[in-house]
Amino acid sequence: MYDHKDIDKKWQKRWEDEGAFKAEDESDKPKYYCLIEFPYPSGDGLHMGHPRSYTALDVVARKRRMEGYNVLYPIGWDAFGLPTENYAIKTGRKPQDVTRENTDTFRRQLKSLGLSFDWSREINTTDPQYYKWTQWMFLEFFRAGLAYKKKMPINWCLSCKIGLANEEVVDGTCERCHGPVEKRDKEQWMIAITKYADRLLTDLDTVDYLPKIKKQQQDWIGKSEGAEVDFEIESSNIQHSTSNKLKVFTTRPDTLFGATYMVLAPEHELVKKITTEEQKSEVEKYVATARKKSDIERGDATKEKTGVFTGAYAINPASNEKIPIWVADYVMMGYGTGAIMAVPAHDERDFEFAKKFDLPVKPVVIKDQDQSRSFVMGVDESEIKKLGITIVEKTDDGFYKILIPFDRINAYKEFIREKMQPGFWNEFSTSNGFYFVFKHKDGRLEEMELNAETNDLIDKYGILFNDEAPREKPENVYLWLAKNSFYGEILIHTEVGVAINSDFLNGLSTAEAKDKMITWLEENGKGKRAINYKLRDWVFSRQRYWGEPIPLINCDNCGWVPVPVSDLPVVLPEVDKYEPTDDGESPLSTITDWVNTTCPKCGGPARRETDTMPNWAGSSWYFLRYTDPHNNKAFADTDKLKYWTPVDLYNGGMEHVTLHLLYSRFWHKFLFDRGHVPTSEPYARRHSHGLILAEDGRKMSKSLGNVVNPDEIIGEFGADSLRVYEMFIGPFEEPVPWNTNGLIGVRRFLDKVMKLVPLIGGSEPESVTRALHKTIKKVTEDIEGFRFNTAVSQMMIFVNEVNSDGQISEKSLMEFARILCPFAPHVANEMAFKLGAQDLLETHSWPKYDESLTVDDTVTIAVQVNGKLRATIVVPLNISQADAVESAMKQVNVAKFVEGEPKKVIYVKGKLINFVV
RNA sequence: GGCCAGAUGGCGGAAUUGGUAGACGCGCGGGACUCAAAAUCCCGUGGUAGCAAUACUGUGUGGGUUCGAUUCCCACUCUGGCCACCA
Repeated sequence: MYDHKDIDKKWQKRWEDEGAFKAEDESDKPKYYCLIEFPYPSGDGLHMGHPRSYTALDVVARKRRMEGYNVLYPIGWDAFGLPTENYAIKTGRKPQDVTRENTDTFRRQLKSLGLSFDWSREINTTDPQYYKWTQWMFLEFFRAGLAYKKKMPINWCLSCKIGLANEEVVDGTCERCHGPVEKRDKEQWMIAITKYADRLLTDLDTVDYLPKIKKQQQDWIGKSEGAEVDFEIESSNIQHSTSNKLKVFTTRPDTLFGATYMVLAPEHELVKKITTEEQKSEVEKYVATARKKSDIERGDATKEKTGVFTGAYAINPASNEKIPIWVADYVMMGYGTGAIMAVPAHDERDFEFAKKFDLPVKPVVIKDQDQSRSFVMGVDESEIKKLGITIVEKTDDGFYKILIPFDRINAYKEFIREKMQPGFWNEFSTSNGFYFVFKHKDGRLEEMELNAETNDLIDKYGILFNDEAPREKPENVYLWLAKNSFYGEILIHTEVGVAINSDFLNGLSTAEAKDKMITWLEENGKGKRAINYKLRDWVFSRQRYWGEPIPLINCDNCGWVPVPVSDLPVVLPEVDKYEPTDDGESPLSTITDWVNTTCPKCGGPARRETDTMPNWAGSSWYFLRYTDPHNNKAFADTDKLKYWTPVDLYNGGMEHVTLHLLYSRFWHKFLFDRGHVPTSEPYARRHSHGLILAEDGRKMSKSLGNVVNPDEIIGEFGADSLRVYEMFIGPFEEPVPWNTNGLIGVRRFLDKVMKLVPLIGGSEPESVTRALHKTIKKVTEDIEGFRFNTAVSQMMIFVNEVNSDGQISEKSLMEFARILCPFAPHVANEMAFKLGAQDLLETHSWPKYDESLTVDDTVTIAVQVNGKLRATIVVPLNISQADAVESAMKQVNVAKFVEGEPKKVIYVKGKLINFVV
């Protein structure tokens, strides 16, 4: 048992005294910038998730240093934010003081883990010397015209009387009081991130992110291509004029002839303008109700559609038909134009709505006539499954290929007969039979169309609808079934096909029809090609205290005027009460002597903006500040930025992959366009870690009482036990439950490591040498691949090997200490010290391995008979096939099963021999 | 509802250009040391049968391809995560 308390302290002191982890600004070495998402210093202190990410990158950083890189592995605090502010409201303490205490705790805890952060570069987003530059960057957005003010609906808690962030709305209620939340319009500062949507998407090709991370970014940006179409409006309430157009976005302009009504989102500005007198009260009632619904309620796609007719009509620009305009909350104001053309024949939501309100459904696309699956019948997936039929193929356009074992076809004949009844077919069907594919035993496929009248198939196979044996019995029967039906209601959810009922588009494929329609719209001035993104502009205002003040001044004469750079930072003034005011303004608005100021431009009386920034602001650029944290002339020196950026490796949680990562990339691209940073992407490589769950498999949380405290673990088992355990616990990207027993196992391993010291001698068995080289190789490769768990496992194997052999050379043990060092730096240094090392292990170089020593000179070969393992033989590495086979045949248990000459022998060098008999 | 990821002993997990399933760790059982316990060390440990050699069986379910499938293909079930009426 080593004394972790002494050892931890001893080496942490030496690292600090020797400045072992200081990154050099001027260096001939290649640079490596290694970054973890800086923590939010919450009052609860460090939780078990932090060390997982930090240790992993610490392992990489320490390895890189030993490999000769100049490594920057910095740390700081993302300290603005709601929890601290809420705590301040509750206790009446200053957020500044609370933050200082929390960061002190975090710093102490992180230091106790022996992480190789460069503490001299510590930053804090709430430091005025830091947020001075956040404010400066905001003004850059403002000057570039990307920051603008707009009325936005915000979440408003009726009982707390405050605006809530989306994250604070839980199940449609206020997170704090569980009271009702509604939408309220409020003027907000916005930043036009959508201007960068396309670049944020295409530049993903230039970075090395995990595929799932890229995917989430793409989905969040949500690009779709289509057309914007203008519809003329006719209403008894408004004058018909060219200015009264209803603009919609659609990805399917080819279905324009099928648009039989229009829908506006309840918040749409045209609702008031076009609603007729007769419909007015009903529409107003509906809009008011919709407003009270939370996003969650509205977003529930399973609930029944609701809506109200406005009394107004639009003219379908293609067909010139007069179609009704409705208001319904299934249309969202935030996407596209907040209005849609409804094509009920080809959109499920529109269809559902049309069914309920008895609106016309006009099919304009049918299946491609050239495909033999062109019949239409009413079968759906659940019906097929109920019969226990296997679906072997499902097409995008609603067809199922099913498999029926031939000898069971009678069981399904009733089903098939029913589906073949005349009367199913309709004018769009060109074929009134089924399309079978028979698969014969020899693999040959035979296709046949079964006609209800001719019953060719019955003729040919006899048994199909009676019980006689077939002349030639096929193995399986495949049958194409279509999900959609024309009987009852007309409905086709055909994704793509051929246009019908569409005048000049008739006969064109969907892709051709789209193009032709867009051209037609453009030629006739009725619309244009358009691209839409799900991504919305960034709501940048918070009516809160604990954030960076937005550095703008409102002057009656000059409008919004930036605070001059010389007056930055605009420091957060101290207030007595941190609650937002009754009207939802920031607490800052009550400090009149701060709010009232003079206009920097005209000198007249003016008022400061009292909104603050979201805490995504400070975290959007923090990695730039690390390159030059104490600069007071610029956010960072250009040369230093050139040397250090981009970040070579960035790790964080999946929960930040959409917002933070996207905001940060956008922010960086903007700075790049303004010439402030040398690269257009901030992070060259992005990885993510999985959560550490509680022992019960649930999330660790204070309210569940299942939190494990890192201080206690470090106190009892030492920093290295926690570090190695968190690396060993499971695959780095997966969530894994905490298990204190597992940690004890790791501690035993470290004790065993310390016990290797007395085993040193001048020589060692070859098995130890080979184990060492295998271990160096595996650990080297596993660190690069983020497979920390198997790297630790390999080191355990090595230690077990040395223990059982009882001897190791001093040189070998020293090499082992070096590869252990990134994982367990205290133990590794202590061991090296005991072996006589004067320097810190961190100054040593990363060991190399000899490839020839990573393989043994004998191999164990599996001997199988018909694929079943019957014996194993140990043979020299380079044994010939003939010798190996001969040796295998000699095995009693093999000979027993082979009996005579095998039909075939499969030999995989160094792996196995399989006798086929 | 969509997308993504996953399903392997009592538990965390290992192994995939298809080639000895269960590495490593935990737990458990047995033994040594001890007056005793803890710690430590040694042996065993997927299931069934057998004293054993060994046989059969086994990677969510059903099928397929293959000499051979945890790995590839098809269908399904379940779990986790993210998004959610995106026109």
